[in-house]
Amino acid sequence: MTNEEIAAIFAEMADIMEILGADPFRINSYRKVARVLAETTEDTAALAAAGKLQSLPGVGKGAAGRIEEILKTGRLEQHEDLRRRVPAGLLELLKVQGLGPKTAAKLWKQAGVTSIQQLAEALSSDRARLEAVEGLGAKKLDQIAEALAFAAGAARRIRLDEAEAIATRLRAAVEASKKPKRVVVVGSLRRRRETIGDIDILCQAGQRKAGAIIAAFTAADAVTKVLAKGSTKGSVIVAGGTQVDLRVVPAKSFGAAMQYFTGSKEHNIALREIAQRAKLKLNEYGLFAESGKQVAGKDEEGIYRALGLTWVPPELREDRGELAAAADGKLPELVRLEDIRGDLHMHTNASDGRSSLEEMIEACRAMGYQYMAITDHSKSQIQANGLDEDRLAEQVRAIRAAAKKYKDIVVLAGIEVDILKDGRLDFSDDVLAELDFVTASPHSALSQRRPEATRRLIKAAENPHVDVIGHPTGRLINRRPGMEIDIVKLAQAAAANDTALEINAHPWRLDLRDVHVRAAIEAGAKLLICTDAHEANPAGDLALMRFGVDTARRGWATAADVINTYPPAKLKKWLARK
DNA sequence: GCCGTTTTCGGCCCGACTGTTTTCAGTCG
Repeated sequence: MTNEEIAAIFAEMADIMEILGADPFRINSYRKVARVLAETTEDTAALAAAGKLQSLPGVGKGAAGRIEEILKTGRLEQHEDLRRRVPAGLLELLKVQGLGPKTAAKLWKQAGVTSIQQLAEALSSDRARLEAVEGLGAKKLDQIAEALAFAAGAARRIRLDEAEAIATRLRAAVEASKKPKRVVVVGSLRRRRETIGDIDILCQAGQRKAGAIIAAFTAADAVTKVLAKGSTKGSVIVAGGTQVDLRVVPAKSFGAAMQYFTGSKEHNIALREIAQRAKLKLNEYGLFAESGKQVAGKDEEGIYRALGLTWVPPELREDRGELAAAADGKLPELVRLEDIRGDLHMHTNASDGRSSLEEMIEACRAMGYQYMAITDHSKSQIQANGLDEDRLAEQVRAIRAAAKKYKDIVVLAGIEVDILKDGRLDFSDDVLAELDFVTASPHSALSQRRPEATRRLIKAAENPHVDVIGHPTGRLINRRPGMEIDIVKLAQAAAANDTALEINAHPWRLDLRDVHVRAAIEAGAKLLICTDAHEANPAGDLALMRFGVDTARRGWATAADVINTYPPAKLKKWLARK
């Protein structure tokens, strides 16, 4: 039973209890357990065995007992009881926008609707039955019908890079309109989450200009549908179905609005609880004393400061312990893009890259890097034109010859060697020993289960020639889940063998992901952030480095945790460690 | 059901929007 599966049980119990009208605070505590379990990288079974389940935030005696029952028997009596009390299809109704647990319960009890399909049928052929339900009128039913139609073609969460591209265009439209004082992207995009649901933009301007700014926003090229166009808020849908909201706020509230709209919701709730304990009230307009006097709100720093906290970088605002750390002044100094001194994962046209060796070197010099590694694919990667031993030897000679020409950049001869299904590598140790740098990555058999997958990667990490495990899970965001791994065990093995773990910066991958990064650091492992570039374009693949840094920051990584922030001499020493 | 810089009992974030309601309930973020 995985943490996610256990989390899903708690989340479903919360949904059912909500329909049944249970105590909202109790429901909330189940939701919190679900969230904490879904996010933790700890091995729940190990925690249970050690009697330490209650060390997880939000997990008390009751939840611990439930988790133990699930681990022991694979099921939870209370969960099954709850499921028997509501029709199975009813839970699906909760996914419809604008339709919540109260309405779902009334649809069931007063109109006999127990599934999305029945709801759709009644909407088209028997609206009178639905209008008889208390609290449902014609307008509300229209709204639900529209939500049902929209859900069919709804946009999933989009990747960070896709969201960034949309935000850049709309932001430009806002900036070009009435020259507002400030325009910032907020929401999960500012927190640099790996996927984005909708995009939020915040703009500072006076009442007088707000209307024109919002008009320019809703008239932007990318817009396909305008949802709202008021005096302080505009809301649109762009091609692809993603929603973008713009809010215009005055200077005195700008910091409070930034804080509020950056989220996460969980972070904001925890922050407002801190405010409440200090007899203050925090909302999107500012931080206020009981008298109503504004204490802070012009800028974010002021709000955190007034609450006795250091400013929290947006990437950390997920209610994962950042507020306790901010109260103690113990937030990490996060790694920055400027700290990165080289890229150690890239391909050339010798395998599946699009540029030559020389072009890649020139591009890395243009990036200002002090070192780089060429890491083409190994022979198993037939579809990627992977190198066999002879072609590799030839490439190593070419890299060594090219490297001599440059005094300003160190060019390492490397490989991205396949980690085979059983953890063996695609080249012998003798071949790997000839190279300056070895990334070992899984590319196939990515549906392995957690124990085998973890053993496989650990075996590769134990190989004395391997410097880093590349994109350890092999996931592709929105396309394939990749392998589920025990990150703590892998990171411990990596630390013990002086092998680093990669944060693959490609926005399709971001692998390791944020919670993995944090667990890896806590287990003592070192990281490398690399782009996996396939072209020699400083504004293209090589510039994807920023997404990897974002993910590292979300995992609480400092520059000291990341090998490719090292100066060249220190990197050289690291390469010679084994 | 959880939790503790007022607390082991009595709290538990805050506001906007919408529709239905004639003063508020439900949903959302």
